[in-house]
Amino acid sequence: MASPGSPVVELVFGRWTSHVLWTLANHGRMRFGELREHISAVTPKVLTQRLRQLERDGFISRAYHPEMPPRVEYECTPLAISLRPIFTQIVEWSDAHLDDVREARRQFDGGVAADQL
Amino acid sequence: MASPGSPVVELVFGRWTSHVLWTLANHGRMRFGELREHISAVTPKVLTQRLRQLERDGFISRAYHPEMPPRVEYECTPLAISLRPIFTQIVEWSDAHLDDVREARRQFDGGVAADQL
DNA sequence: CCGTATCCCTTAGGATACTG
DNA sequence: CAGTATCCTAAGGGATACGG
Repeated sequence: MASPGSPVVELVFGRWTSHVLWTLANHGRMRFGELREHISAVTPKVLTQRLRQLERDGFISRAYHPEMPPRVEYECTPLAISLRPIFTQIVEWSDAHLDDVREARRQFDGGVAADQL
Repeated sequence: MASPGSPVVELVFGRWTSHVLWTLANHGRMRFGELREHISAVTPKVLTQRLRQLERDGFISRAYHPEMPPRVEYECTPLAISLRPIFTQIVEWSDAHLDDVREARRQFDGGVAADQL
């Protein structure tokens, strides 16, 4: 039986990765600038890195339109779409159990200090 | 709707984390040394860090037996068990689509170079 | 046996500025 | 507009050795 320490975690749950995928999945085709706005606080360098990686791994497609000014659009491939059940389940788990984590921390920390998730 | 850029990713899919959780879920109660063996290549320092974090977040419990030599046992809490559907789905996705990723890379890289996942 | 204590070092990622 | 090019830092790990 494979382990969830499997490559998938690295492929999909690296920094920014799931965020990009989720955004693209919900908005459909998006331009570079749009992604930047939606994924607040990501710098263009890092966003580009993640986009290239996701493209290489087959999760997104990149369409370059040689106009002036240039226009580039990114879109989820079917492979990325196939991740949806996983994302959905993660969101459901969050809604159901995130408070439990907060409470566990409060207990562990001695009931006092902060609990920034 | 929450995003999978949500805290869950950090909680569960950090380095080693899912691996530890998965191992504990499958073997039940385990000692520190057993975990070290099963999670090959993790150093005691880092393993301890992850175990503490998981304990703080309520995913595992730690039982210290003051014997000689000392014995410590870790175990999944119900909260960790509740992650199972997610892990299961990840494993299923791996089996179904990991080859697609490999193929996508081959394409992207020009059909030649390696494809270490 | 189950960790801590140090030290070191890579490397991902941020800030900033610039170009086709 | 959509990225590159550079520089920089800080933080997470790894190796190693020791302690209760």
